[in-house]
Amino acid sequence: MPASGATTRSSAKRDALLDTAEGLFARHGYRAVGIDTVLAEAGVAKMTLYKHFRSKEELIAAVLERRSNAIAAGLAKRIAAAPEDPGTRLLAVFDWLEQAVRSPQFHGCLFIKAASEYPAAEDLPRQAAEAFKGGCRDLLEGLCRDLAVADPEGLARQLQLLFEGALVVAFLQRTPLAGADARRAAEALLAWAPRAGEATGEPR
Amino acid sequence: MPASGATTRSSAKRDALLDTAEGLFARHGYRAVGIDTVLAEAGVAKMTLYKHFRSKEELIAAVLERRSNAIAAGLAKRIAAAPEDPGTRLLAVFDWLEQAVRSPQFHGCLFIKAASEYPAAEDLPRQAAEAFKGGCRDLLEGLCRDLAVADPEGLARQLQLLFEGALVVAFLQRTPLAGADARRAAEALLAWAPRAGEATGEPR
DNA sequence: TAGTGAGTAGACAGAACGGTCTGCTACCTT
DNA sequence: AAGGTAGCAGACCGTTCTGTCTACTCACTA
Repeated sequence: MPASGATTRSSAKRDALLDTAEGLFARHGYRAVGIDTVLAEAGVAKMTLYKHFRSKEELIAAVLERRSNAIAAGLAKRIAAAPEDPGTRLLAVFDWLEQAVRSPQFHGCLFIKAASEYPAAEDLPRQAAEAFKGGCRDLLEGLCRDLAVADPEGLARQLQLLFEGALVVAFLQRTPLAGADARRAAEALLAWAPRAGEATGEPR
Repeated sequence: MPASGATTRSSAKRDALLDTAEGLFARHGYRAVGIDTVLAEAGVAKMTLYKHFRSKEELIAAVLERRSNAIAAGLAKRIAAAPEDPGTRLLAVFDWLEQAVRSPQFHGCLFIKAASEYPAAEDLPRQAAEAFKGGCRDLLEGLCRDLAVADPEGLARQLQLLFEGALVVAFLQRTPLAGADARRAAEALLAWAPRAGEATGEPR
């Protein structure tokens, strides 16, 4: 065995499993895809799967965990590449969104679907989804705080509605238009949002 | 047999099946609930189910169809009860939304979940979901057209993002806050939207 | 009163499910 | 050369799934 000692992390087979599972789950759903299908497409033996994951639910959770990290990295990169202006940085999130829903690999949000299929509070996929979406809200909240608006938390929650809505509409209507629509709406909300210190209520 | 001659429409057992199925599907998901579970809770024999519906997928489609009609009726009633003012009538949709996600019976949007679990274009549940969400967009579009804005279709699409986003966030975050947030954001988009005849771009 | 249609219970088929187990190979390190 | 480890194939278990079938019971009505 090379370098690493942990038995569970970073194996070629494990990665193949995660890759294949992610693709199949994204296209067909979680419960619709059996373990045997994943194994056949990944070219991996059943015992190998159960050496790396205790159950199908744990495999799903691992897929979501990995995807969550990848998305966080992609978003962070895009934000870092944006100019200093806080408004532009915030809109970079929606640029990322637009590109994400336009990709041919996009088949709806893995996390929303996971929570739909495993809705109980004790289900691992639901917990992963909740954590991820909570992280998205926190990210938006942080960006909004740099924005000198009166109610950054409220604005962040509104922006998240656009974000999630675009994911759903792009999936359901099969139109990538939703990405651009969300961006424009986000600009509008930003423009309309009361600045800090201003009186609440209709700003001009 | 009383009055009606059709064998498929309006039977007490059929309604019991739809009621039970809707509740179970909403709480646990479609594939997670077997027909035997539905039958047991509804107190109906298996053959009766298959006399009314050709398959489980058709049962799901019938549930969605009925729910779609109920929602359309609820929305129409709320809009009809609103004052003449087009803006207020449009916001009535978000009033309905707020009340819907606050209800204890709310467990996420049945249609989004259906499309998640049966994502293929030929699947009946997905078709029902697409039709329903298309109808929602058309409804919003009609209301936006009464509004004398420059781009009613675009505004309607933006509002739908808020609508779907609120459904998702309310489900995932288990917070009814999303309803009120969506309504406030909708007001903002309305206020910000360029009026017909005005030059496009930043108003004022 | 005879017949018809809706509904029932429950057995059944056939497949797919998640998960376990045994034994085997191949490789790498000591 | 020995031993440990990762992975393999594939049989296997019990359960659950959708959907079919038979044989029976009501209630109503012509």
